[in-house]
Amino acid sequence: MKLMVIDGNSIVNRSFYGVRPLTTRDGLYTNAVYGFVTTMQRLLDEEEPDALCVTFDRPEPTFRHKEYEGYKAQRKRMTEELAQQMPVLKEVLDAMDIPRYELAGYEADDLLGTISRKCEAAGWDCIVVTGDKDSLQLITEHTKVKLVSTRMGKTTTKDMTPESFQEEYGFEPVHIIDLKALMGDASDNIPGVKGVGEKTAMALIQMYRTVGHLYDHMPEICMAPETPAKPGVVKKLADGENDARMSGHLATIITDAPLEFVPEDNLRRPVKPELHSIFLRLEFNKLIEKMGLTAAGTPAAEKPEKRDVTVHVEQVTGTEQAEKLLELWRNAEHVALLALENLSVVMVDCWTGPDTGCMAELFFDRYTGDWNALLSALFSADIRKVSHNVKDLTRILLENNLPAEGFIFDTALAGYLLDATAGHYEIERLFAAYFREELPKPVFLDKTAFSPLSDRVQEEAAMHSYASAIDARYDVMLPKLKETGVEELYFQTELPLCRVLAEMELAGFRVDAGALQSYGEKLSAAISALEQKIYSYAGEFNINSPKQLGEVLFERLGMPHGKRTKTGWSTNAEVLDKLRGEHAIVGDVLEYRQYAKLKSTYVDGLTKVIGLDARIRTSFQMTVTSTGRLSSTEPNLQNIPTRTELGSELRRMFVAEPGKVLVDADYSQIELRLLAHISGDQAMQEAFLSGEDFHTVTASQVFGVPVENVTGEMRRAAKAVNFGIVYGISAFSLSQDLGVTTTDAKAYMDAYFERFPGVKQYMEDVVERARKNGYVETLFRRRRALPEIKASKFATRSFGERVALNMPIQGTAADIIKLAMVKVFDRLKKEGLAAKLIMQVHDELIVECPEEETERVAALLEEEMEGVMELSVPLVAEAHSGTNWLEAK
DNA sequence: GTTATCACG
DNA sequence: ACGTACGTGATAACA
Repeated sequence: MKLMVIDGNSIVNRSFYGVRPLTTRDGLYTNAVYGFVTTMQRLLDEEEPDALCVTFDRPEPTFRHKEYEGYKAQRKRMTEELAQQMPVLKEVLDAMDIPRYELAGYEADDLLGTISRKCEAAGWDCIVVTGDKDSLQLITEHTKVKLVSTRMGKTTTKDMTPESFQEEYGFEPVHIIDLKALMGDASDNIPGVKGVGEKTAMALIQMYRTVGHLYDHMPEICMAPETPAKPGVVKKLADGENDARMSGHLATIITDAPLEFVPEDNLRRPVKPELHSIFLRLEFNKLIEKMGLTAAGTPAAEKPEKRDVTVHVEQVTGTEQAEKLLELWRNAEHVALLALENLSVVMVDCWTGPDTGCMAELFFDRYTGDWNALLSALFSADIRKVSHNVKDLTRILLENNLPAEGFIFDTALAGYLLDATAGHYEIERLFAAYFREELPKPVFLDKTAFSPLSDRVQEEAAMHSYASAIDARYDVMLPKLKETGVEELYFQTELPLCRVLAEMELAGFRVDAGALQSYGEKLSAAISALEQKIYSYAGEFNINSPKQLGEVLFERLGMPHGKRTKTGWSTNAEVLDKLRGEHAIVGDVLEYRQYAKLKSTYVDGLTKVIGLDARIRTSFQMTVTSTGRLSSTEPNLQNIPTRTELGSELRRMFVAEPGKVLVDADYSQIELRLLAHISGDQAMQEAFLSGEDFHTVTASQVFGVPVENVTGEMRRAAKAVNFGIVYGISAFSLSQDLGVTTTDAKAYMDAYFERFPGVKQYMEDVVERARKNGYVETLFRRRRALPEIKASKFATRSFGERVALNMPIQGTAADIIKLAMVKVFDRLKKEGLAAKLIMQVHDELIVECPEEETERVAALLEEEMEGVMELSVPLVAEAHSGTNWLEAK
């Protein structure tokens, strides 16, 4: 067994002076901590010790001060920039679960000495990491010293063993003490013998070994023919005998400090989840990535067992070879697969025995047979494939008229289900996160052999091959999905959804480009007119610049400013709306803003991405949101305007193909229905069962009036509270939303909770549970880690509480519609309909179908959407049809 | 690359 | 007293 002990003070000092100054945005110095951590990581990679600990000086004067006044007394005090990093470093080490040792009256190197001896006594090897040459005296057969030096951000290390020491110094390590006794050490305030420097001291020690021996034999020494002690030196030695003996004492590292130390206590352990938030605070983003840290905590280190694996690598060039491989793959339990460069490179790896694997590299331009036939066979259902980002691969396959069957696992998707807040799920990162080590760069790929390919491709291919050959991610993630309870969600919903989404993306949404263009022209005209009008009030400026607009409104025109932003006065719609009465310019700016938004984001943005077939194809992101929802990008088709009449005109441009119609089905109040179900609140469930408008019923309950006497104002208030509850309400925000005082808002909430006590109870319970578990989950057990809920900062903790309230509801709704999509997709196929699912907007699905299928599709949509699960209130979906999106909604 | 704004559920 | 809904993505300005 091997233990590494780090001289904390020495390494942190070297890091501080060796790494360029780094600070966080709010001015906290971090370079020493950063340097320390990166150095430590490097050493760990290099040495792979079984155990690790760090020692620190205690600032108290040591007993040795008394013996030698001034010893280290004038050692430079730590500068403030370094001193402020010490507590941070200790916090980091604690979060990494690395023991640290300090002992009043002892310095770091005394602890190094003690620890190294205790290791030896326990039969362990010890590696001492320091930048301080004093520690070289600790070298033995079982203790080596790693000397670290950092220059210009580059860290170099030198291993010192008895052999290498002997070679460099010409005497045994223990005599470092004697060397220092003679030559002294300015940085440690060891005086040594005046007038004796490094050269002389080295020569003397090489010859006489110890100070004691030197002085015992002074007369002979002086006479010896080869002596380095020239007459002058003899005098100096004689004068300095006391100094020398004292210095020797000072230079001797204590090896029996009263430290309780058992090597086993320092065995390496997984880092704690806190490390992620600490690194975030320190802005160590690269390290977070490298170490695979996530908010949910780094999964327990599961180093794949190191075993000898024989991997057979082959490039597939001919049909005979391909046939053999296909047979191999069909018989394998599964293969791991990565496709690159638009299917021109495919890596397929599988096990052929317990310790043997086969990695096949398929290159389009190296295959002499029918490439498409090969891919068709590979992507058939009879070869079970584990891959990464199955949805994207499926889309590419379908685009090329190839089958896309037999995907049994998607590592990116699994990563997302295991931690939806991680943000990224690249192969490298997952590898780091699940094995806490970097993906090794494989050596078997000859770069020149793949010259037509980019470096990135080679790298990815190589990495994938390596990762999949050890078959690591699948093996580790599958049991974790089971542990987390999301196995069913994963296999019944998420994985099948890949195919559904791929086909939706591929289908696209037809757009009436002509109508869009003339709509854009109208907007342009309106924009120019408003621009002129605005300039006539205030002169020319860039209306799109919040900064310039703020200057115009609040300085030049002297209007009262509302809220501030980080950079100036806010000019958002909420603020401007209140200023409408102040000046005619305000209304014009608001109108300008609205038009400009529609023009730039929608008309121009969408026009750019209309395909040759008049269709727009979005990408659905499956691994982005923290709640389980999908998102839509390039373009985002989930935020096409609807709330204003002018904006909703855009939906008229989203059309069905000639002869076809759009059937649009959406869930009615799905989130509030889920709230009623999950909270179990009787009154709220009855409100839904009554069949009346839900907001009106709640208003009637809260205000204590019959349904028919509910005013518009009352309904509006009740609606705001209803939504507020789902979002994790606060009286302040509700008051903002409703434009009433916080007192009134509070009164609404109290009345609400009195009428719906189950909701109140739920809100308390879910937060409590989140605190206890550190996560929240949906009805389908989709999980979101919630470290924020334990934060000491009020704002962070409050956020955590709101998320705890919202995620189970928003997330369950997401689970439900995803499952509905899979069912709708299967039904449409099974019933042989030409209808195609083309869009999802969180609680809404859009199908495009031939006119004659309209009724069947509408019924099918409602049936499947409502039938996803049974709630204690009806789950209602309503379908409408039309030739464009506006009409169908 | 970050910030402010605004579009959606 | 704290600072204020939850979840997204695109654009333009500005550093």
